[in-house]
Amino acid sequence: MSTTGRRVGRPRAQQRADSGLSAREELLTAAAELFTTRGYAATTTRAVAERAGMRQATMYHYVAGKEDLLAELLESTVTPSLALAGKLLADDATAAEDRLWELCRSDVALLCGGPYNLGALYVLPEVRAERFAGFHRVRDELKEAYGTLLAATRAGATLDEGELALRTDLVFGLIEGVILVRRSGPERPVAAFAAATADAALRIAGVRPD
Amino acid sequence: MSTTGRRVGRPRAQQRADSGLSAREELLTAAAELFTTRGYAATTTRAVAERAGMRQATMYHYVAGKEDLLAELLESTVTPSLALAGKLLADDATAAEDRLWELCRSDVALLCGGPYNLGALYVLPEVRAERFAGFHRVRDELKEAYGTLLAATRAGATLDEGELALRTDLVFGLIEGVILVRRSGPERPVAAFAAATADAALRIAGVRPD
DNA sequence: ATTATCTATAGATCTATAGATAATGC
DNA sequence: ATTATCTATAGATCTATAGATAATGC
Repeated sequence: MSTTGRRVGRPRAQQRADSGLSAREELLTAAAELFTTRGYAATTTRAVAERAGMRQATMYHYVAGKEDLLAELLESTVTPSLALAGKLLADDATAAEDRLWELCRSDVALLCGGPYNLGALYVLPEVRAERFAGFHRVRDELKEAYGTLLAATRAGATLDEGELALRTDLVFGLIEGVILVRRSGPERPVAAFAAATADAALRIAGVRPD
Repeated sequence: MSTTGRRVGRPRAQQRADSGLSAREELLTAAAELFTTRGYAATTTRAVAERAGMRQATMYHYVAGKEDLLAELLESTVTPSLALAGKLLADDATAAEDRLWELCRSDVALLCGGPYNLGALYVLPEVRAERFAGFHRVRDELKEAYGTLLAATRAGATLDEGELALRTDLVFGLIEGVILVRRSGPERPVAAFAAATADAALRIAGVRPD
């Protein structure tokens, strides 16, 4: 129990209020902030550990290194979207247009709603390494869900394969691009922005009659 | 003259065919490749210099350091777009819709047509530093040109300020996002892709009657 | 006894400077 | 004499491990 300050093990050099998070979660939070604001490679293990309230060497008790943290952060941003995509794909009572719209909206809301711009981590060149194959797998699955929903729309059913792939790329590009570019205007309410982006996505897809 | 192999100064340790580029240009090319494939912070001065055909220390004869190279690369991607934007803004013989389309198209073509994905450098967290204010200035100017052209369209003239800013963000987000996401599909012909993206941009902007 | 943390540090970098060297130019 | 390069290296990191220490648990 972490209710009292009494915990097993040597006390930390720098005491501070119990955040309620586990040490690993504190490390992930610190890494999210530092990776997105200072850059991944520019962030040292010391910086992460110290921001999480422990000494540099202690970090290795919880994670194998910086890459570990990045991999977990990346996957954690896609997993909720993917779960929603699964639900939407199964829901055949709702029009495909509406399901695609909802997927776009919630993707933007999720990534723009968080305290850090984790979407910016997607485009790190480092992320291409084999080490992050797990992330790429789930992200490709998510993109496939976009494609499947697009194909299931009334207009989508009339498109050939190449045209479908192109529109999927454009829609996906808009969603991720908007997440990246959003830094420029964080003053707009997230909910309205997410809905507007979903509208735009359907217009791009050429899938809405209006 | 660099026509013969005879050049002033101590010969390089590793001789190789004259690329026709100046030493500084060779460094920029090397940096472009390494920054976009391995990441900025992960690229060492040694890696850049060696790929440009010289020893690490020699690099300092031409540039002050890595930041110098990044700053120049960044600005060099925006400058041609900005020049075109200037021309388009002045051209009042052409409909604003067509000028906006052309700006979108050529932006995508320029960035996707190059050998490296320089657009990916835009979102480096490092780029937020004061050091790169020059880049941010020209990029903001470019975005403003998008806004001005959008406002000059028939549909744009009816929008209030907030709605105009939103649509500008969406269009700009699409263009930059597509450039970033494009890595996934570099097999598509650039020209067609650029035109399709420009079409999508006008649909997003809600500016085309179709 | 177990655990979470600490301090200390070896080994491996990486950057940027100092000073030497090997060409051409005059 | 001028120039472009080289080699060598000081100083400043940064990562990851070894081993000590200070809590609680039994």
